[in-house]
Amino acid sequence: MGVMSREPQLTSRLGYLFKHAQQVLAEFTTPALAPFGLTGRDLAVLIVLDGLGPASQQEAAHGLGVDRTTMVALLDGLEAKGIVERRPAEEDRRRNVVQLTASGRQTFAAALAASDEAERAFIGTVMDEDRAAEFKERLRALVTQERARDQDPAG
Amino acid sequence: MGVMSREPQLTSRLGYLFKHAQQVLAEFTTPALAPFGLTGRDLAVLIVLDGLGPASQQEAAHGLGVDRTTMVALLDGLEAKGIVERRPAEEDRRRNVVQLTASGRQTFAAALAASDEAERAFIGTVMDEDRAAEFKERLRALVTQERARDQDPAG
DNA sequence: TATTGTTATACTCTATAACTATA
DNA sequence: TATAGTTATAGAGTATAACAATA
Repeated sequence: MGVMSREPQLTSRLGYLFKHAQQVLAEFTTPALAPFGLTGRDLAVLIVLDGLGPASQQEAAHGLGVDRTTMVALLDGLEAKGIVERRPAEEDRRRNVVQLTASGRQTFAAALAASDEAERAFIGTVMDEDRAAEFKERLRALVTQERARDQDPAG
Repeated sequence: MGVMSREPQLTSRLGYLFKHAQQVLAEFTTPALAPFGLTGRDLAVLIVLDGLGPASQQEAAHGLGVDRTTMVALLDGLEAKGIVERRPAEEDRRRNVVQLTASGRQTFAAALAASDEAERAFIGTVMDEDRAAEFKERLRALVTQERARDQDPAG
């Protein structure tokens, strides 16, 4: 549904703004990822796996911040697409070692670049690069509830 | 679940940041609204109703940006708490006129104030008021995909 | 006994389709 | 016929509980 004639008191509240920022961002990233057969959730899983290297499903789930039961279906989909592979860990056969396949790494790199470009398109028409960096830093600080470190030239 | 040791590549992406900004904000607003028996969703409905004045359920649904079938249960809850009332519209008995009750208006005012204070607590330890206003303006601009009008002294 | 992956189940949120009463 | 509210149903997304294999 569009955003026409929403109540102004509502549209100025932080909860509304965060929710709809997510939705509008998705309007940029979803079509950018579609050619790779990936969703934003898929890409998040791949970012986690790429950061971890070979890992168990439990570790992947923790890295993404979801339950291990939720990770099962996410990996089922990525495995069916040939992007990740699972095999029993030799030293503990209860575990699966999960990692990107060779072609999965290529798909991931291209999809990540496309998603980055979509994020830049989302933010680029609204503010310049300095302000975008400042905005993102303040957003990061809000999520961690740390004090924002704006204007730090040594990043 | 907490946020411990999430993958850094993931936690710097906009999608992740918006999602978790919502979650952390909710950690402030949810307990602030609980004494009034209201959720953030309830408060959003009340903000819409307050802005519209007496309105049909369809108009309320449109103002909130949900389907009319979704509005039914939201109003069921608020009506059971005595915060809103529904009555058939005299000039068209297919419609319900929905409005806040007298005590509902008091609850709403107090809950809105509590939610506002929770938002200030969420943002206040992270940045000063000027930066918070700047941040909110950029967030608003991202949602509407307009150019941000920062530093405009005439608001 | 405890842990990993899996499955079954349930819960939340939301939408579409169908029903009712009115118009 | 069309519309407002309602109900039934379904889908996405997630979690908890229970199960099989392994430790």
